[in-house]
Amino acid sequence: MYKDTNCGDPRESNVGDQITVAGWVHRRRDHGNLIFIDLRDRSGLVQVVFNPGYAEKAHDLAGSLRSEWVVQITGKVVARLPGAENPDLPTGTIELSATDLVVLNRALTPPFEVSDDAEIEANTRLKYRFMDLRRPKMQAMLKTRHKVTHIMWDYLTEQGFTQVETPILIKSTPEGARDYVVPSRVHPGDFYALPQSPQQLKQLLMVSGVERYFQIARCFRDEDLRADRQPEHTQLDLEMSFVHQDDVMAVVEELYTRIVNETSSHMTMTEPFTRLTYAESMERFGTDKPDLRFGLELTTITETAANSDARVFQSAAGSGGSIRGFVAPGCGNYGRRQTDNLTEFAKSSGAQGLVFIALDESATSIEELENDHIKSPLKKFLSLDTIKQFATEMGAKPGDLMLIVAGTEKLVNTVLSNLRNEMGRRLELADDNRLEFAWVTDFPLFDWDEDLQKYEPAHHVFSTPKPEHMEYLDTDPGKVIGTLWDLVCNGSEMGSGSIRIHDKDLQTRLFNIIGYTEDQIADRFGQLLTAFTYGAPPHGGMGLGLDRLVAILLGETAIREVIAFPKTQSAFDPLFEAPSPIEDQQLEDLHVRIVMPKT
RNA sequence: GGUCCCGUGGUGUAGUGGUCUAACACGCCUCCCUGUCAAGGAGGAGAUCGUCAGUUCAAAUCUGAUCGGGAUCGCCA
Repeated sequence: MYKDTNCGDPRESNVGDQITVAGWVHRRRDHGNLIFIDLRDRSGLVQVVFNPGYAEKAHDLAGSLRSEWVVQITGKVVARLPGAENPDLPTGTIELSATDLVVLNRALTPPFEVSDDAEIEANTRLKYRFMDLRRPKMQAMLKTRHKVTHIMWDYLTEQGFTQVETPILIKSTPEGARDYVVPSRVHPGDFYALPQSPQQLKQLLMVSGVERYFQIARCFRDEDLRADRQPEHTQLDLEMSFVHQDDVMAVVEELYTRIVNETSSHMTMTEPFTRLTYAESMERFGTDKPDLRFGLELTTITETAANSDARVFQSAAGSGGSIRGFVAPGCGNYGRRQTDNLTEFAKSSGAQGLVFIALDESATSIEELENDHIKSPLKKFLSLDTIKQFATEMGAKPGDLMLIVAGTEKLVNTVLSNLRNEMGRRLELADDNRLEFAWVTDFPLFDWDEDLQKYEPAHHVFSTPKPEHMEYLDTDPGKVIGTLWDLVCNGSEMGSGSIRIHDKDLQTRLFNIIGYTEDQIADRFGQLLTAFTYGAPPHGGMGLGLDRLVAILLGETAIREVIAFPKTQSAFDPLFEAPSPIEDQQLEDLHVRIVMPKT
C-alpha cells in the first residue's frame, strides 16, 4: 500500500504517530520557508507542513508541488500551534509534519478548481467528468448512491428476495417509448432492443417460482431528455408472488423509510406515508403527483361561477368544462407586475388566461367585504355576493389572493397544479428538508387518446382491473380502475406499481381494448401469455426510479447530478464523444446501411 | 418537432453600436515571505468575444443561419 492512513482520519489522539498518506494536492500555501499543503483523498483533507529545519529535501521538493499532483507523504502527526487550529476541518486540530515526499504523478493545471463552490458549465463538467467527480460533493453523491443500493440489497435479501439479472439485449416492442436498438450480425436485418424495463421478464420469473425478485436494473428510452430524464436510467425493479397491493406497499415503504433514515441526517419524513386515491389527488391538487409539503388545495366553483355574469365562466361551464382555483394566502397585495407574471405563467402551462381576485386585508371579514376591498379584472362582471361566495367556498380571507382558471377539466388541472407548485415555491412553503411520500392508488387503467381515437394504457397493460370494474371492460373501459398505484414524493413520481394480470384470457381482453391485433399480441406477448397457461401465480410489483430517489435525498432537481457519467440534453456524452460513427467494416458486418437525413 | 434563456482569456462573470488596443475575480507563471488554511506582497503571461454570413463609415454589442449547453411543451406503455 502507498498509504497506511487516510487523510481525513487523524485526530488529536494520533499525535506522535508516524504515518504515510497519499492523495491529491488540494491547495498549496508557500510561505517561502514554511510550506503548507492540503492533501485530499476520498476521506477528506489533512494539512501537511514542510519545515526546512526539519526535513530539508522534502521541503525543497514541496516548493514545486502544484494542484492535483499525486503524492505520497510520510511524517509525524503533531498538534497544531494554539490558535492555529482550523475548526472547519475534521482534522483541524492536528497537522502532518512531513519528513518524506514522493511525487507519484504530476498533473496539468486543472480545467476548473476541484471545489464545491465552483459553478462550471455543464458541458465542461461532463467533458472533464473525471475531474468533476473529484469534488467533495460529487464524491459524497457517489457514496450516497452506493449506500442506497446497498440498503436495497440488504433489506430485500432479509425479506427473502432473490436478485436476478435480466438480459440487456431483448426483443423490441414498439409501443410506448422509442426503443434503443442493436443490429444483429448473426441474424442479418434483425435487431435487438435495449429494455425500457424488465417488465415481461420479471413476470416470467414469477411464473418460474422465484416468488420474490429484485434487480437494480438499467432501463433505456430513446426519447427527448429533461432535467429528470436521461436516455438510460436505473430503477429498483421488484416483483412478488401471492401478494396484494398492501403487501407490496409495505415492503417498499419500510425500505424507503430505512433508506431515508440511514442516508440522510437532515431530512425528515412523515410516517406512515400518506395515502390518497387518484381521484382524490386530482380533486385536491389537480395532479397525480402532488407536493404534499404544503396545502394550497384546489376548490371547484363551477356552479357558482357559471351563475355569474362573467362570460369566461359561462362559456367554460356551458361547454362541459370546469372552473377551479385556490387561495394564495397573504397575496392580496400583489401588484400589477406580480399578477401579470402569474398570468404569463398560467398561459405557459396552456391556460387561456388567469382570473385573480385580490382581497384587501383592511376588510375585517368576508361578510363585511366591500367593493373597495376587491381588485380583479373581472370585478365589473362579478357581483359582490358572487365574490363573497367564491371566498367562502375557497376559504379565502381578507388579504388573500384567489387564483381561478376556467376551461376543460384536464387543462384546468394542469394549469392549477403547475401554478400551485409555483406559488409553493414563491411563498417558500415547501421545506427543502422534508420528504413527503405518498401512495396514490386506484389509477384508471386506460386513457382515451383524442388524436388516435382509441384507449391507451394509463400506466401499462399488465395491471389488473379492480374486480368490481370487470363489467366495464366491454362497456366503458375509461371507467375501469386498476389495482395500480404510484409512489410520489415532493411532487415527483418516484415509482409505479400494480397487481399484474396472471390470466391469459383477461390479459388478451385488455390487449384487445387498446386495439392490438391477434398477430401483434402473439408477436410481442406470446411468450408471456403462454407462460400464464402453465401455472402463473398471482403477483405484483413495482419499478422505482433510483436516480430520482438519490436526487431527492441530496436536494438535487436534475438527475444528471447523481449519475456518474450522464449525457447532455441532446443525449451526447462529451467525454467519450458518443454516439459516433463506426467503421465501414463494422457496418458491413452488421448488414446496416446509413441513410443520412435530408438537410 | 415547437417555445424560451445562455455562449467573451483555463474557470466564473462585466461590457449590449465608436471611449474595447476588451474589464474584474479566481486560476496560471516568476520573484519575495516561518503559521497559513479562499494565505499575503510585487510583477507577468493569457481572449481574432462559439462559428458563418449580413447590416453599418464602425459589430463582443444589431440581423439571419448554424453549432453547442440549459429550461420547458410535445414525447416519455
